[in-house]
Amino acid sequence: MSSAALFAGSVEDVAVGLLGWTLLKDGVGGVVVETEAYGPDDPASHAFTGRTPRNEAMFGPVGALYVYRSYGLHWCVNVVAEPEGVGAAVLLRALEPVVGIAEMQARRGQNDERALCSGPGKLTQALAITGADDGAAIDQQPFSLLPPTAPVEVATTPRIGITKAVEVHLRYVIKDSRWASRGPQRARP
DNA sequence: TGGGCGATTCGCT
DNA sequence: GCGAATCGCCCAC
Repeated sequence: MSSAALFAGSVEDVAVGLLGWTLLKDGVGGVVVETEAYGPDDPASHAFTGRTPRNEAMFGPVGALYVYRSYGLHWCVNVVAEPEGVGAAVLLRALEPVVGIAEMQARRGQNDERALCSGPGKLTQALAITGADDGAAIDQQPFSLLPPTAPVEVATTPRIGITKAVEVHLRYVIKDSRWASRGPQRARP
């Protein structure tokens, strides 16, 4: 699959389709194993209440990154997944560390490979993604996106950490991946 | 113009 | 398992 084909579908298609791709920044990164979809009419989406300076990048072209600060101290990265102006994106929640593991360990201050990229705030720290990357294209320097080498099996679950629209299954994980941020079947109470 | 809150993580109990 | 850290944005006064 080409990256053009990857981004051709709906935001949910893109969230599923991104699983198995390898994301690198400056040659450091790994395989996407966990995503969440945030659609245009989704009360849990940052774009739901309209266009603001913070979420401006969410309305950019397909494949652009939307980076925002979470809880005042972590960065979270999304990929815009609907045409310009729509306002829909896929949150990257976890990677399997593959390339530049020593670099990621140094940035994370943490040697346990399971703890390097198993969460949205962790993977941005491991790849050194910050607000400075807001609006950047996922397939242009310093970023690169490489297609999967093998088909992946996908499991769906409710999204994590949100308070609205908690019931819909818009979180996607590679089945039985040991690199996801939580157990694949875990549901919110 | 100010207070509340969030797509989280980590350390301590 | 729980609570603190920490700050930009947004909506209600």
